[in-house]
Amino acid sequence: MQKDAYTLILDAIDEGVYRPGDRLVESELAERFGVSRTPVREALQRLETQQMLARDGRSLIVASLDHNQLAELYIVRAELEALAAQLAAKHAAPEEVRVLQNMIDEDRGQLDDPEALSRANRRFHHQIHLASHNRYLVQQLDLVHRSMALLATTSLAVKGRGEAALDEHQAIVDAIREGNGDAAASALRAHISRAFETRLTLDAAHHGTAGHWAEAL
Amino acid sequence: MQKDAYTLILDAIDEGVYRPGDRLVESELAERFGVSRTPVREALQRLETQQMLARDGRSLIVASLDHNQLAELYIVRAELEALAAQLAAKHAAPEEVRVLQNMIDEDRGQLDDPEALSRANRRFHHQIHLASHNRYLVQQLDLVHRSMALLATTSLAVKGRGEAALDEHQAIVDAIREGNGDAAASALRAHISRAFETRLTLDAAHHGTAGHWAEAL
DNA sequence: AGGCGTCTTTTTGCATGCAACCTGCTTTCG
DNA sequence: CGAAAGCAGGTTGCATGCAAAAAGACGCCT
Repeated sequence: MQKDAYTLILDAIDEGVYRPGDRLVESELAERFGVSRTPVREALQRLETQQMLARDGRSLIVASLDHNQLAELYIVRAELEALAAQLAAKHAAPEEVRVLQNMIDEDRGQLDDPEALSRANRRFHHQIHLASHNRYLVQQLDLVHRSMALLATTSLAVKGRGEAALDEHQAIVDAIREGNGDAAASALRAHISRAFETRLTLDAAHHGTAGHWAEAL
Repeated sequence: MQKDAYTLILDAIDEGVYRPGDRLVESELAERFGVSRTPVREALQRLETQQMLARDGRSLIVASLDHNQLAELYIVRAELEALAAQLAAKHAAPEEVRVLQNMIDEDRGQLDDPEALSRANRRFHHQIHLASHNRYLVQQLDLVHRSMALLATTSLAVKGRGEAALDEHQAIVDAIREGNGDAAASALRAHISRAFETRLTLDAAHHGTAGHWAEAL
């Protein structure tokens, strides 16, 4: 069985086929994926409820994040990720901690590949979410990370950021291993804060250069 | 224009027409609301992505919360509401604070009507969310409150809980008015904690008595 | 030449039909 | 008598057709 329309569209957005601000036409998507309009429609509506798509008049466009939305998103993300770390410190099984550690060790081998590093980073954070053993938290953080996927660039491409991020990941895992919830939470908070700072720097540098920003009209 | 299928189904669940565990059949809903299966289908899928509905094999049933899920939900809720209070203390306009105060004052007049009190309670919390001026937070808290709507009973029906809740609301608004974010956050955390405790007591009392619990199979 | 109105075209929203599938039951064979 | 296979009813998933609405293009009038 091949992937369903929902996943196909989501992947297309992830891969940058459709960029923030682009209009999504049902019949076009249907033809591209070789299905009828019905499953496409359903997928689009699901994505709309997850705020991946926004309405512009009657039609749907890929949502985009302006500066304010980005700031708001990072606030929520920091809080939820910190909570996840705190809970993980309490509830993670030793095996889960080892998996996290292995991820970090392996990631050190691909510091020169920002794309791979970005995927590895997502996996790492997702693993922490799971270690919280709280499915609502996992779900909410999933939503947050989805919205972040609307950002075209990864901040891990910035020189030196990869190494720093891995060190921060290590600090988080250490705190979780020791069962120190508060330390884990603040380590994660600091990590998100650095990531946010890096992104802001990145955006400031690209200003006027890149065209994919698709500001809100 | 009349309400769309999505709202109709959501209201039906809210009003208890469909209870946790009930199976939702497309054709049945379509007939009930006088529309075709297509909009019903779309609505169902949207509700599924919001975890209001769960899949049981091929068909959809109204989601239900077991004890663990309830506990997990309250943890996330406490954290997000506390964050909302903290942000509200920083960003709320004086007008917003006055609206909150008015709500409390008016609510004191309907302490004898648990139903009305419950609705008022939702409005109050929603107003705090809005006062945070963070739309992601508003969105996430919306989801949390939706899931809580799956609980049949309101804990505000417990004798004395209404008064206590209003006093707690007052403490929250006071902290927000003073711009004391930490106080607001911990006041809200305490409020949620009490609400959770009350609910647990309530559920313990009903155990074996009520049939609407629809435990996970 | 510019603005306004109308007509055409595109696109969405909904209804319905059809095929695949799952469920539960009956029937038949070991 | 039990188990397995097949049959029937019901339900979901997808495709397509049609109507209504919006967007765009064109021409007309000022």
